[in-house]
Amino acid sequence: MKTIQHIAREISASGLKVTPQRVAVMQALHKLNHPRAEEIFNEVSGSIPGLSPTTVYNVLDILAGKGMIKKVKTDSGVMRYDAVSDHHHHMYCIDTDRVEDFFDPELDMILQNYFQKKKIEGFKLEDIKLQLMGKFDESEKSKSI
Amino acid sequence: MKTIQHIAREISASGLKVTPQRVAVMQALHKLNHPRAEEIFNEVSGSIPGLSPTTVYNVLDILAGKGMIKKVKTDSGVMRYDAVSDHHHHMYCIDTDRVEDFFDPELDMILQNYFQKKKIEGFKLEDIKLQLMGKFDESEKSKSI
DNA sequence: TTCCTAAAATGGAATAATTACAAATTAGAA
DNA sequence: TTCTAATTTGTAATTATTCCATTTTAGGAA
Repeated sequence: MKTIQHIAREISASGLKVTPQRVAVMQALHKLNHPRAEEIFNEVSGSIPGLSPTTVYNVLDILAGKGMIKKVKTDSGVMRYDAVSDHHHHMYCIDTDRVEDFFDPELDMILQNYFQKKKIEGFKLEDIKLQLMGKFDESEKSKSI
Repeated sequence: MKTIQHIAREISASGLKVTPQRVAVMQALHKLNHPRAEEIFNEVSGSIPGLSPTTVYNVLDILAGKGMIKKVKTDSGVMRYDAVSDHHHHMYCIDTDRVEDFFDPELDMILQNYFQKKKIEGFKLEDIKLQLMGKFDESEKSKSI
């Protein structure tokens, strides 16, 4: 888990002012699993009384704009957020709204090689995201949020 | 372009009643490029006076549920729809909301082989969707919607 | 340390997409 | 032709999110 100091340094390094709201949102993002804005608001409200939902949306937008966090789209249409900024993909549960990160450098390499050879006409590819759709094992249920 | 008769047969084959609204929505989906519900409503309103937006949402949900069409999620958060039900992926423009289909059976085969060998612990993979993020060539601009 | 100002947070209202639901209509089987 | 479950309609409600004017604050300069 990242320390408050580490988070503060990250925010500062992105040219942003370090505010309690931003630090707390980052902490909540690390603690929760792909939370929606509302969940972050609930989590952060505890430590920051008087927090406005608008602020949460603002902070999330700004952090995402700086590449510090990622927006994750789900089929339900609600935006979810991800503190992990390293390149990765997502596993989506077909039945629930559970989302998990999926890291696979080997696969990334395969895809990179593939698209290096096979250019797409009229399109400059910059990033590939995989959406792995499926079902998590029942025994894994307890891990879901 | 599919005929009305063909569309009617498709709908019927899915165990649904053939209504003018459903046929018209399917036609609009074939005509438009990844439209949002509102665009479909505008298109279909012409041929079906008194059409309700609710009906468009209903029809889209039901057709998607039967696998006749697909829902396409965009980063803006608005749902878009796709008449093409064959397995394919999507190219997203980073700057605009343009979306295009991407077919690549060779790549699908590579991915299928890869995940046959390399199982994901605790997750039963059922489908892989690629989101290709990038930019369409300027000269291609006219094709955008 | 205090001051200053642009940046950030707040709150309440507005918006946009979508859903809920009860009533009216209709496709298509009998 | 009749009947009924399926479908459509319309209005209201909801939900996530954004807008914007005002207030507050972080952090650099004096």
